[in-house]
Amino acid sequence: MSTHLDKTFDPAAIEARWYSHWEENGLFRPSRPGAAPFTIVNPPPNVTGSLHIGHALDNTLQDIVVRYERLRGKDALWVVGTDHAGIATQMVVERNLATQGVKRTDMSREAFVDHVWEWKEQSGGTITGQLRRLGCSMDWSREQFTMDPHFTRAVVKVFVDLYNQGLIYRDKRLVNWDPKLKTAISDLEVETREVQGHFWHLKYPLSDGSGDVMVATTRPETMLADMAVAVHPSDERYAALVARGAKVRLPITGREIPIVADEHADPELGSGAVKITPGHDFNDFEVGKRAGFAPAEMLNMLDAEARVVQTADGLIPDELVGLDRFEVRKRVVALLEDAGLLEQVEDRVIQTPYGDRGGVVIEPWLTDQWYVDAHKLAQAPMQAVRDGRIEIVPKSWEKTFFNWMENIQPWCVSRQLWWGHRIPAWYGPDGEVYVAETEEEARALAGEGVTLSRDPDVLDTWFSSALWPFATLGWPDDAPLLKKHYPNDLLISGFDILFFWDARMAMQGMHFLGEAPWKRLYLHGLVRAADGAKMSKSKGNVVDPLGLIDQYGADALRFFMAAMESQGRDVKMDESRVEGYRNFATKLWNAARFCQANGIGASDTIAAPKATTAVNTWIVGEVAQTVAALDKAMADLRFDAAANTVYHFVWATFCDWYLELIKGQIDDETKAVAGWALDQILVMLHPFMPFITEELWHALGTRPYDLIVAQWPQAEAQVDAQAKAEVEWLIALTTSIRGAKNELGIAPGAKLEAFLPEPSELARAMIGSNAAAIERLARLSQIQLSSAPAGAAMQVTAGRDTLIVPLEGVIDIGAEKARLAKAKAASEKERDSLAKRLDNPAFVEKAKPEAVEKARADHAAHAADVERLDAALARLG
RNA sequence: GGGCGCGUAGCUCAGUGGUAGAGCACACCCUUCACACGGGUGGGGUCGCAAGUUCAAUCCUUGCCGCGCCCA
Repeated sequence: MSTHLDKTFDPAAIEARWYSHWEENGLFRPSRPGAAPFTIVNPPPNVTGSLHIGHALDNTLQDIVVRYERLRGKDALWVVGTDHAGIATQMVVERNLATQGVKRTDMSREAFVDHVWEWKEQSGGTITGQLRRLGCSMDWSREQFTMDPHFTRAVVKVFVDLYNQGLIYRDKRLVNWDPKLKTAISDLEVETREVQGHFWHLKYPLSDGSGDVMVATTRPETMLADMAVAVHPSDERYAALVARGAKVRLPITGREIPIVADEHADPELGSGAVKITPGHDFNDFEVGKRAGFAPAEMLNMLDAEARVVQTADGLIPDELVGLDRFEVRKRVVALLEDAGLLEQVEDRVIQTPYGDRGGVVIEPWLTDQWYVDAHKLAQAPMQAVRDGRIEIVPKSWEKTFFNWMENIQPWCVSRQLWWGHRIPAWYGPDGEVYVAETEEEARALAGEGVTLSRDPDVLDTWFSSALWPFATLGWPDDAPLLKKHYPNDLLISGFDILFFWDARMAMQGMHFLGEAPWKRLYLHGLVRAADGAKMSKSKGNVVDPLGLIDQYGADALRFFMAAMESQGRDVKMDESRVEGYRNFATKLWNAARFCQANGIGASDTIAAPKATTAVNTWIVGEVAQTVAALDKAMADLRFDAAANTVYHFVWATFCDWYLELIKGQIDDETKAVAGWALDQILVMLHPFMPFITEELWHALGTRPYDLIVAQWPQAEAQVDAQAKAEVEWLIALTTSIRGAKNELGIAPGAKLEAFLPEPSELARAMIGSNAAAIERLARLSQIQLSSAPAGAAMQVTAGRDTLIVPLEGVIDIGAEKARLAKAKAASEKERDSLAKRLDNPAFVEKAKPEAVEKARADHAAHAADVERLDAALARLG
């Protein structure tokens, strides 16, 4: 039963229909118990997010691979789900509440978390709906969420196990504190920006009044918590001061602090002396520890919102307490200036840390937090990459991966948030910590009668998403799904989350499952705006993928993403290309219409039908070559090569030549072959353009199954060299005649007669059996195998044959002469260049024999062309 | 400062140690019975610059220039 096809392809009309058909019929994961598994997990997008162009790229690539493997008969599982995205989601909900004049802290923790769940219920389906519009064939029946109960169980188990193994610990040290969000964040969540700032040179008086020490700082306000001045041990300018134990009397606070020798001080920088604030600077923290200050003794002068608090020694003047960090900076500078202690102020570009979520300057702050011993966990993944158990594609990312893993720092995983996985740790009244999967177990650990309070903090979101490749499959239970689909086959992610997510999955996967989470890790780049700039809401240059789908169709957008995805390069947005691929879809659509109108329909065989004519035999071979090239590209994860291979075959081979060649002579054999070839096209193109191909698949006939679960073509069909040569001869002849006509100003439609006095065997074969095609395409009414009559004529070539087309009275002989002279000059140039190379003894001796052979053959061919053209010119007089 | 990547036709990008490719754009022609979201033909590149290796370099090596990203 074939369906009527409209003249123009309308993507919107078919997309929704096919998607729900696939989903409702369980075709994203057909039951294939005996089949080899193929597994991908999607990078879970933020549950309350919406689809951006980066998601479109990432998910298109995954869908292409999954659909490909499904067509190849695998038990393909694409795990899908969303991430609770702690900070991001909490921020959104807080912002929503703020519009109603409500603050999070106005309500209980439970009430707030209820609000977040409500928000999740309400907006959590946005992005999953958008992934459906893109055509992604995920297993929605098993949709996951990182806060699902079974996921939480996995998170808790991992935390407890790592704690018991000594790989998670609590520590008091400086963290990156976000004063806006009032939480610690990990070092990865800090981005360094260059901002215009100042370098203040301060005069610190010596306690004994014998002089001053000059120090310089970009953060003068921290002098309120200075605990030392450091100089380099080998700096002779200060050797005497250090030796006699000289001290400094700090301005403003009057605190007396030591001068210590420490390698950290750079003698070349400023005066060589540097102020040390162990409680508010990462370098100073280390210097402070070396100078003998325990973290607990280190002075703190800021609260969670980065306002001044009194230090433990009570020396900060009351007027400064409570001021914001930037306000107190001004006040401190003013006070120092008034006291004549501000020596100099330089302008300087300062590397300043900002929180990637909150967007405010990060404050190094001394707190108790939970840390993962990332260094230990990083060893197994590094080994796996080294010995190839994990293959990183493209390979160039390996270096970055190793560089980060080798220098990995303890990972701060506690967050002072309300939304997330609560840390499974309980404290007794004395501060003793009990880590356990449940409160009952903690109580058991603590013993009778101990009052416990649970740690209020939650875990970093990435701590849970690190478990995605196995917790989604049922871990820690011994689930059959886990057995079959872990390790996953492939992970596709943007390189921007290599450290955040990929590396951490590798660490947790190897630690808890003993095997790498995936065999291959494919990293793609960013989608950039047309001018190459990074897309961002603030710049207003964001391209909405759904808008592109509305305009050009999901298939066109997907094809664009695939065609532009070459390894190791960002994708620059180019709407004209998306449009081009929409046109491509229409081209295929119309080719199918043509077939339908000519009795060409669904093939009833998977193997190529019997072909006897050159044209049919040829197209079978072309299909086989295309499948082979496509398989190779997919094996290499060369999405661009894969897309271009199909594109070229469909448009340039099938539409431009095959369909043109069969027009007017569509017999039963041709119907069978054409129908088969079109079917192969639909299957090969399906991973890239699922909607239009499924539509056409059904429009062309009654099918035993949907295209999404059809069978991938076998590349075993033979390429018949004779047929290929014959058809290529015909193509060459046609092109040659069209070009000559165009240059001589002869109407393209004019039918001419040609003479071929000395036909090659190929020519004989083609002319004998393809007169209709020759007449139709080359527009030659006849080819006489005899000498041409004398007179004006144009001369064209096909392979080794030279045809003479008499044009007495029709053409300008001068123009034909010019055309031939131009061709001759080109051939001469090539001939001479090759002759020169062949005359070089070094080339003949040292070059590869094939290269020499090819040069000889080419030289002979060009020399023959020159002779032929000479003869033609002579004939014209 | 360290690392990575990029610089090929007007634009967006492939590519190869042995005569440079695609899409779009451009020019000319074509309302040929699938398709003007089409068909045909064509113009256009010292493959960033310089040196080296090689019989041969756009491709390998080094340096330089320009652009981008990551890390410190």
